[in-house]
Amino acid sequence: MISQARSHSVKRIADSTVRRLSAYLRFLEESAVDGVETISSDALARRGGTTSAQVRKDLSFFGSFGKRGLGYSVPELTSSLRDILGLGREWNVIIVGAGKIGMALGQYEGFEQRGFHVTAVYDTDPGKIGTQWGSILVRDMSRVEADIAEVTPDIAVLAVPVGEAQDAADRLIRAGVKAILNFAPTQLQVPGDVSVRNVNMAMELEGLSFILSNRDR
Amino acid sequence: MISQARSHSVKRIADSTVRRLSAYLRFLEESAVDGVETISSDALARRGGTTSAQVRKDLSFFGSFGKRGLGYSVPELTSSLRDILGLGREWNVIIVGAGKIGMALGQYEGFEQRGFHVTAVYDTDPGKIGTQWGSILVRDMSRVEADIAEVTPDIAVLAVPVGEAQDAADRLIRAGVKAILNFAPTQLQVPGDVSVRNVNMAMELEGLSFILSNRDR
DNA sequence: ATACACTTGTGAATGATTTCACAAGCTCGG
DNA sequence: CCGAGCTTGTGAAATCATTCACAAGTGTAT
Repeated sequence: MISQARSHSVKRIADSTVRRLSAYLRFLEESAVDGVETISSDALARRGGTTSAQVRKDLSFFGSFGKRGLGYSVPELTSSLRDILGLGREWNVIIVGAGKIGMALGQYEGFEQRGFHVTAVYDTDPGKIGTQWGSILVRDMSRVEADIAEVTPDIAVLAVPVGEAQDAADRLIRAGVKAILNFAPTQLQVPGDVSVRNVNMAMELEGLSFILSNRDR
Repeated sequence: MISQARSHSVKRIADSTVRRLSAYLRFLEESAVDGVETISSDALARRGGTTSAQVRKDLSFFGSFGKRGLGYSVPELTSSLRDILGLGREWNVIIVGAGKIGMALGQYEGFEQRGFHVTAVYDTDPGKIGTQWGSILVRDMSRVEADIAEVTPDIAVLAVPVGEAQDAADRLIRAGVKAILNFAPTQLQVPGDVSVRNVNMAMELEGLSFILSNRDR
């Protein structure tokens, strides 16, 4: 048994580490398709844009998964990483906001593939409620509390206009949601036991704008 | 004159700093709408989920913008931040990939509002080429090099399927693109003079999954 | 059975970022 | 004009993250 994920003590794991673990997992999955059986920290690093020491350090927080002289078994490390990232189960996800982004997300296959099951999409617009997009039915936002009381979703994806984002978040949190993926370009105010991740395209573009503006000084 | 953006020496500015500057700018714009004239680092911090010392340190890399005892002038700091972030001009953006995400992005008003002008959308699918979505016409990807030779876009947004992302990036880079906003869930391999920002929804969900799985140990 | 080439796991060192803490500057009221 | 009350700007300290460097395993070839 090489795998021993989570037997380690609980130092707080940095966000950057978790992101890299995701990246390693993706690359491992690609490698498995190509029939690779074993992979070194160096190969993993090159592909992920980091260093081999970083890869080994990241993994060392959770256990020891490799064989000296040889590297890591692709299927074993894949399985360990899934386990570490909590992907060993299905997560229920609701999407709030059936605009362009909400609907694009609802139909994105990548979610289901990784165990994120979209159980419902909500909107307040009567013109949208009841419409079907692929396999997804848009439900009335006024029902969201009642629905959540029955089956609490693990994660809520917020894809509403910026002006409605805080209100929507407050409702979801009051109803018991503990994790939000926020697409609205605003910093949500949430209690400490609620986790938020932001996806903010304007901010990313501004980051590029900054880099381009400051390239050469 | 309080504003003195960019007169400072050029320590490398951390990515995290730039993201926070974006957040401050957004909040300043909201405050201006509410008629606020002056704001303290503490108010800025509370709203942005950071500390007042962090706000002041972030700004101090670029100059000194406040008045002791009073805080920052909202319009002056807004203008300074715009300047720092390189938002004093229009940036030309092309979108590559006219799938759901590409089209949602193309129609997102937030881009134009902040000076990111979408000049073209490209796809390889003959069924999509020539179609019009709002004001945006989908063009033939095979023309992209010729178009770029005429007017180099400042930023390319990559919204193609993961299997095509690296090839598309290579083409764009060969044609002279120096900044890419990548929505494909893959780590692009690019030369050192090309800047890439990644937006990866699966990775964000996995980050939440990790947090939810490790909450209580 | 041994030597060799390779790769991990991890303390220690370095580097980067955040927080602390406080002098200095500004405004306002009297 | 002076003192009280705020708030900035910034070195120094503390914390956090990455890189270095190497002992300790592992597989392979002879």
